[in-house]
Amino acid sequence: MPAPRLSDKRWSIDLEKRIQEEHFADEAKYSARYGFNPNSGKEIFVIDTPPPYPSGTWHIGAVAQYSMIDVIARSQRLIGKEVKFPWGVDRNGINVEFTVEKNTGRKMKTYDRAEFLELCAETIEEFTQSMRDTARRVGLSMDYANEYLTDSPDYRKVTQAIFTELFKQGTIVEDLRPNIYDPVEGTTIADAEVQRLQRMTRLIDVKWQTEDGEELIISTTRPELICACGIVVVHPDDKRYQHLVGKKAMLPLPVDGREVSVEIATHPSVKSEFGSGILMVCSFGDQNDVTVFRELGLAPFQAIDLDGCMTSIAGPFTGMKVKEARDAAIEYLDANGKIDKIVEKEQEVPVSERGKNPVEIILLKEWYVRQTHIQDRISELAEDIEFHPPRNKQFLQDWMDNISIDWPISRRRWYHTEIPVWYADDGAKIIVPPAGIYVQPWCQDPPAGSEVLDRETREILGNFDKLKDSLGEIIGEEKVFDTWMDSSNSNLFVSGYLNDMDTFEKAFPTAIRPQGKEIVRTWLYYTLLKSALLLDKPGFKHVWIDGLGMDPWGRKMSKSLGNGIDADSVLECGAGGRTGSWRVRGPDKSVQLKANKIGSECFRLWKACDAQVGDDFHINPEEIESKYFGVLTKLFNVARFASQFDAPANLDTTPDNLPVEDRWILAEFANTMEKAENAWRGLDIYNATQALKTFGTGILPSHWLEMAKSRLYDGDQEAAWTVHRIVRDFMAALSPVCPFFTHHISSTLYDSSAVDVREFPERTPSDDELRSLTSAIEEFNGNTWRSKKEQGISLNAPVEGIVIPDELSEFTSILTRMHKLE
RNA sequence: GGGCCCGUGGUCUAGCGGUUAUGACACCUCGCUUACACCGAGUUGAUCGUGGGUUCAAUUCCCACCGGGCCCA
Repeated sequence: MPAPRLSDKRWSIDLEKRIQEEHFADEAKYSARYGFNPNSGKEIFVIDTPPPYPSGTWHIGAVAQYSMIDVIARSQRLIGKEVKFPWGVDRNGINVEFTVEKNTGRKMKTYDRAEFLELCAETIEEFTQSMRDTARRVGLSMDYANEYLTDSPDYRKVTQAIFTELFKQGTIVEDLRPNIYDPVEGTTIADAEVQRLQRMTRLIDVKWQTEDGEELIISTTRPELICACGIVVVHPDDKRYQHLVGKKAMLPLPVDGREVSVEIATHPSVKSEFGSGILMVCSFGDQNDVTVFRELGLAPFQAIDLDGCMTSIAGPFTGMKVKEARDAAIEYLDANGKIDKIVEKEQEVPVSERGKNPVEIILLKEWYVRQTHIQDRISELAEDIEFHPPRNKQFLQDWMDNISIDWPISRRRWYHTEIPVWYADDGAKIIVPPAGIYVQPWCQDPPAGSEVLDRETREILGNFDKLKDSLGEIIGEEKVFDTWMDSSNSNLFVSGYLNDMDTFEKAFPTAIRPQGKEIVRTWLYYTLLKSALLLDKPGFKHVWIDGLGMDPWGRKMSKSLGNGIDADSVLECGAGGRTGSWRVRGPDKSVQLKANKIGSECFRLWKACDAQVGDDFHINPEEIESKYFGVLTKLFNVARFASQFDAPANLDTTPDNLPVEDRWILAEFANTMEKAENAWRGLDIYNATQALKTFGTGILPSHWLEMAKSRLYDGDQEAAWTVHRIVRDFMAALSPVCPFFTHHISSTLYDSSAVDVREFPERTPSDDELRSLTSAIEEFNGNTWRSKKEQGISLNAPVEGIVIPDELSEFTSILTRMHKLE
């Protein structure tokens, strides 16, 4: 037997790692292979890769999602597109600030700002490195040489330029409004960042009195806010209290610098069955209070300051933290006989997603992106976007239907992009930098070329360089942007906005936004908002929303459930003879999962085959191995078998004397390749991979290879041509899913790599009549094998009495030879 | 409370109005056959969550319910 050119006996994780190392080692070669050339003349396909946020470990579900984004990138290259697959890292944000605070045991605001930023930059860089490694390990064919970081001047200057443009346009405004505020972290947060937690709270029934002495019971969980009470309301249909409407209620706590009584009015938002059915409305206990104040045109009180302490209107409670003030207020009310009863009750408390601190709603001057006016237009623009799967568009629509307030974008934190403005001494003028320069107003003066604008009307008053001396002392803005303000530019940035407008013209709307469904209301929504405001265009041609990686029982993986599986352990499973084992807490008991070998190729194949886009997927290493490693083994061995026969030089020209069985399998192969190509064009990973897997592990080895074997051993050139043509093209078609596997096989056998194919392989000759015989062939082979089995003879033993059906008469000689029919 | 998704052989999964309801893994039986024993071949195994409805026809469409999950309030 001639030696196979594939020398390894089987596919292994060590082999996989060897190929990977070699693949990434030569940077020039890597860039030539996967880099982006906007001037190639090919159709540009820009992928707005989600820039991961570096935090110790990368969730295996996310790694699986990224591997599918890579499949999209590779399959688009395969069908001839010029793909830009950028590698970006999202590094702005409160998370790294928390990490530094935790590591050093010091709160951010006790640091010098520059010193703190330095610590954040160091910390985030450490985390970033491990993500770069994992990205390569799972085979992501990204443009690492042109890595972008959202905390770099290059990226931040784009965010700042977009801000300035929207400000001039009037869609970004500065205003004093009630804001959701985290007093512990000292920053405003957006609606999308609020979470609700169940907590035990005291519900206090406080005795109030009208000015003429009638007693009212009002239930509240926030008695410290009585000083900010603007009105007392009852439901308009509540018969019990109609006589009170129009009267005044005396505040049951002492206050300072404000009226001691408030009006009693009606409002439809009151729930009559809750407590006594009378509600005090304070600025601001919750979102409903905000609504009532706005609707009734009441002037809000500032009861809580930026440190989370009571302001002077709280009288005796001034300066106390909210929680202390609450205790003191209860004590005071109790001492004065103004408490009817106190009930401990479970209640949902709004907290900040990042810090888990109870949030307050307070009046603050902040920056906002106006968004309520443009919802209809975004919906209209979104009609031109193709969603994969279509149903996941609903997540976006649901969120948009619920938007009622503008997006507050300013934050009182540090490791974020700075808001690029300065204020003139008189407070009436504002200075903005020219586009293309990253500025830090908290420590820098406005750069040359800045403009001076009227703070209210945004009218351009002139060039800063000329007006400089008339502006008095210039104060830099200290606030920064919400991180989504940065990340929602990612598609603009990667498509070349501001940096390469020629490419941008060709590349926008960005070809595809792949992402998880959990950030539709933030990342996707804010990006579409930006595209609509800035360019009045849809941000994308395709939006690809994948499901989430779940534990083997279909539950979300989380630290608290103890059901997490680490990505690296799966990718390294089988390397150097080590096996993988995972202790995972199930719904009933802990389960020990074990696997011997997985690696990136098997992992990717599993994700591609096992879950349709958009479906949540269960991650069970045992299952990944048992269902998919065998597929790789099978395909590897088909190729290894082929590799012992020399490949004819002219694989692109079909010989004209092919026997019927070769024409038959080539027709079947053509059909498989057509399915695969159509699926790749339609971004349908599942069906492309399924078609290839079915052919490559089924009909090809089981039926055709068995027929062709003896011819191959006889040195038959047509059989060699057929098997090599199929193996070569098959590897190209599968290369998006298993790049290293197919690269190894194709470069060993054909001296050219499957991952370099930039045009989907030409179809082999098709023949519907021959294809119609496929089931007959399968049935005949099956029957023959069964018959041998029933006779107790081995499959390669001669057999008598088998009759080939008429429809397969063309195959008589090959079937006779294959089964040794006598 | 609202939205979305999912309940198909032991396990996972395909199906998207008419199929002998895919396929994989596991089980069982047989076979060391010049690619593959980490293999091959052949069996066994499903009232398609429950109850209604639409239809000549329902796993597939509609409604209700039950169960699981995710997101949001």
